Amino acid sequence: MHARNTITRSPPAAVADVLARLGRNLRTARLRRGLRMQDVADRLGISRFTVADLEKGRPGVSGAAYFGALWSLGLLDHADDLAHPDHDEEGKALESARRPTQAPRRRRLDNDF
Amino acid sequence: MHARNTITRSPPAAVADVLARLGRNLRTARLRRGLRMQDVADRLGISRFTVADLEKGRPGVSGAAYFGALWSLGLLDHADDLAHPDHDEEGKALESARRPTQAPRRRRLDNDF
DNA sequence: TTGGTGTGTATGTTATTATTATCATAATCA
DNA sequence: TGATTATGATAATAATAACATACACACCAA
Repeated sequence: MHARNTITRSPPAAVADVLARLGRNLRTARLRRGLRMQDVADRLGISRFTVADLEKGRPGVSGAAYFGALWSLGLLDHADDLAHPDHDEEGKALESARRPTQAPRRRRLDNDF
Repeated sequence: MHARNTITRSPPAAVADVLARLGRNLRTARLRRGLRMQDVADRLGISRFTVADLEKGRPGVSGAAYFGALWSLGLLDHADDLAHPDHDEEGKALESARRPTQAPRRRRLDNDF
C-alpha cells in the first residue's frame, strides 16, 4: 500500500463500504467458529493486529491478507466468481467481435473518458 | 503488506489462484470496455504500474486497490456478499445460541486448533 | 512497413504498512 | 463478583508497496 495514492488514503464510499462489510463478515465468521484473532493470525502468518485491521476494513491491508482471511475460514469459494467475465453483463454488451489484447489506440488531445 | 509476514510473500496456492483469476478477470473487463491501464489508474488515483500488478494478481497490492478496480469497472456489486453470514453454512452450523462478541477463553496448554 | 501507442520490466526513492512492545478496556466464565 | 483472557489503542521501528523514470517490445492503424 502505499498511499501516495488516493484509493488507499480515502477510497470512494462504495469501496469503503464493501471493505467495512467484508471486515464485519470476517469477524462474524471467526466468532462463529470460536477463534481468536490470534488463531486466524497464526494460520496466515501475520500478527493479530493486522487481523484487527482486516476486521475494521482498513483500505491499506494487502489483498493477500483479505483473501487469506477468507481462506483461513473456509470461505474463499465466495471469491471464485469475482468479476467473472460471464457475469459481466455490461462488458459482454460492449465487447466487439474481435478480442483485442490491448486497449485501442488514442490520438493526442483525446479527451474522452 | 509488509511482509515480514508469509501471506504476502508466498500465499497458499488457493489464495494465489484466486488473486490470479481476479487479475485476469479485471483485465478482461478493462479491455472489453476499451480502457487503457492508464485510464483505470486515473480513476483510482494510482499509477499504471499498480494496475499492471493488480492484473497479475500480485499478493501485496492493497485491498482498496483490488476493490477499487472492481468499482472503477462497475463490478463492485460482485463483492457485496463476500463472506456474508447468511451464505456461511459452516458458520451457521457451528454457531451456538449465544452470540459472543469475543472468542471463548482458553486455558493454558490449550493445544487444540 | 512504419510511426505511434499500449504494455512489460527494471531500478532507485520514499511514504506507509506490518511489526513489536506496552498499556488500557471490555467481556467471559468460574 | 472477580480473575483472566480477548481485544483496543498508541508509539517506535523495520521492511516494502507504490511511485517516477527509463527503456524495450508488442500491437494497431495508415
